[in-house]
Amino acid sequence: MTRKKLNLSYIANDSMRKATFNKRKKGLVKKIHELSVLCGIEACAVIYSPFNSNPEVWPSNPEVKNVVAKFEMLTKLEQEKKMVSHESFIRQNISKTIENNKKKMKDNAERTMKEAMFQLLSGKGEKLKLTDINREDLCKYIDQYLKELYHHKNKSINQSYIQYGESSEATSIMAPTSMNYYQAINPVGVYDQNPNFNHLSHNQYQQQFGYSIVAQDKFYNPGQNQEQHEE
Amino acid sequence: MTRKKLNLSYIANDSMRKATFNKRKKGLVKKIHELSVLCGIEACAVIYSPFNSNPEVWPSNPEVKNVVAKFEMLTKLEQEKKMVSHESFIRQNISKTIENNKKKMKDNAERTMKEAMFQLLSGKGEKLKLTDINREDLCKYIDQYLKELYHHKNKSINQSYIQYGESSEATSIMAPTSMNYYQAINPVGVYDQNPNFNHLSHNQYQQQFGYSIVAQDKFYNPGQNQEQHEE
DNA sequence: TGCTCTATATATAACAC
DNA sequence: TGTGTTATATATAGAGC
Repeated sequence: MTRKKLNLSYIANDSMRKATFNKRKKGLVKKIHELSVLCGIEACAVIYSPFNSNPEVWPSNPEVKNVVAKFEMLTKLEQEKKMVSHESFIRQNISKTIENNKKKMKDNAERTMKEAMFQLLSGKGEKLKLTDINREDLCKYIDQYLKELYHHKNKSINQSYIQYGESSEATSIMAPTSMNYYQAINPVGVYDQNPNFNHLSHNQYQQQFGYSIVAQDKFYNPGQNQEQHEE
Repeated sequence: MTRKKLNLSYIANDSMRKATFNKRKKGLVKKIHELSVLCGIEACAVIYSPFNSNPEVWPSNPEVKNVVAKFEMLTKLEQEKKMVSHESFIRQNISKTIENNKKKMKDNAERTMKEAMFQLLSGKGEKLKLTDINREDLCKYIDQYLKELYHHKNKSINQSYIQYGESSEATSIMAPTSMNYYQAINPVGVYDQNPNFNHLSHNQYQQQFGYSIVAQDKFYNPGQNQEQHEE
C-alpha cells in the first residue's frame, strides 16, 4: 500500500478511472469552493462526466447561475480575448513578437536612412551605395525629416505662424526639400535620373509623398499626414 | 513557520488574499488538467478574478472552447435541470415534498368522501357531520364514483356499448346519480336545501360537474372529463 | 510585489471489506 | 459498486529576500 508518484496519463482500467474521477471531482469542487470563500470571488467549473449519465456535472455553489450568465453575456470573441488559455496565450505572444519585429525593422530602416542623409549632408554622398537604399525612399525620408524639423522650429517660435490644411496659401512656411540636397550635392545627371521629381503631377506627388507642393517652387503645405511620424 | 489549519473564511488582508488567490488558482488549474488527462474528460473552470484586470480567467486547455460551446448549446432550463447545485437540489426536494403533500391531501379527501358515501349507503347518513364535508363536493364525488363504477362495469361487458362524446344520445348508459341517494336516504327537505340540483340549468350543471344530464331524467352522457380520476 | 523555501495540512492511490 | 483506512504525494501558509 504505497502510493505511486502520479503518472499523468489516461487511466485505462475502467473501474480505477471511475474511482479516481469521483475522488478527484470531489476534491476539485472542494477546492473551488474554498477558493471562492477565501478570496470572495465567483467561480464555477464544468466537468463532462462519462460515467454520470447526465453529460455534465457542475461546480460549486448557487452563484453558478451568475457566473454562467456573466460568461454567456460576453460575446464569443470577447471571451476568447479574455481567456488566458494556453493557445491564446501563445497566439498573443506570437502577435506581440511580430509586432515588435516590425517596429524594430522600421526603426532600423529609419536609422539607415538617417545615416545616409547625414552622409549626403556632410558631402560624403559619393560613398553611398544607393543600390542598397531605395532612392525614392531616401528622398521621402529626407523630405519628412526636413518637414518635421521646420515644423518644430517654427512651432517653437510662433505656433500661429503655421497654417495647416489644404487651404493654407501664401502664409505657409518655406522649407528645403530633398531636391535642394540633390541639386546641391549631386551632378545634374543624377538628379535627372530620379523620375519622382521630374515627371509626377502635383496630385501624384501628393499621393506619393503625403503632402502637396504649391504652385510657387520651394513652397509647400504640410498636409494632414504631417503628424504621422510625430514623436 | 507553522502552517495554520485553514480557517475557511474570507481573507481580509489584501495582499495575503491575492497571494492565496494566485497560489490556489494555479493549483486548481493543475488539478483540472490532471483530472481531464487521467480520466479523458472535458472540463473547464471560470474564475472571476478581482485582481487580474480582465474579469475572468479560465482553466486548462484548448478544449475550453468545446466545453463552453457544448454548455452554451444547452438551454438555460436544461442546464439548471442537469446542474446538481446545492440550491437546485434543495428546490427539487421542496417541489417533490409539496407535490407529495398535495397527493396525500387529495387522497385523504377522497377517503373521507368514500367513507361518507358508504355511511350514506348503509343508512347511517344521519350520523354524518355534513358541516365538515362540503355537500357539493360529496355529491360530485358520489356522481364521479358511480359514473366510474358503471363505466368500468359496462366496459368489462361490452366496450362498444358505451359511446363517449357530446353527441351520444339514446345509447348512453343509465346510471344513478347522487340525486337518487339523496332522495332515497334524506328527507325531501334536506335534498331541497341543496341548490345545486334544483336550480341549475343543464349548461350550468355541466359547467359545475363536468358532464351533462340528458333530457330524459336519470340518463347521463359521460363527458370528456370522465377520465380525470381514472386510476 | 513576486519569488523561493520548508514545515505542515490536505489529497489521494492502493488496499480491504 | 461504494465506503473506509492508511501511507505517501502534493498543495500551500507563512516567512524571508
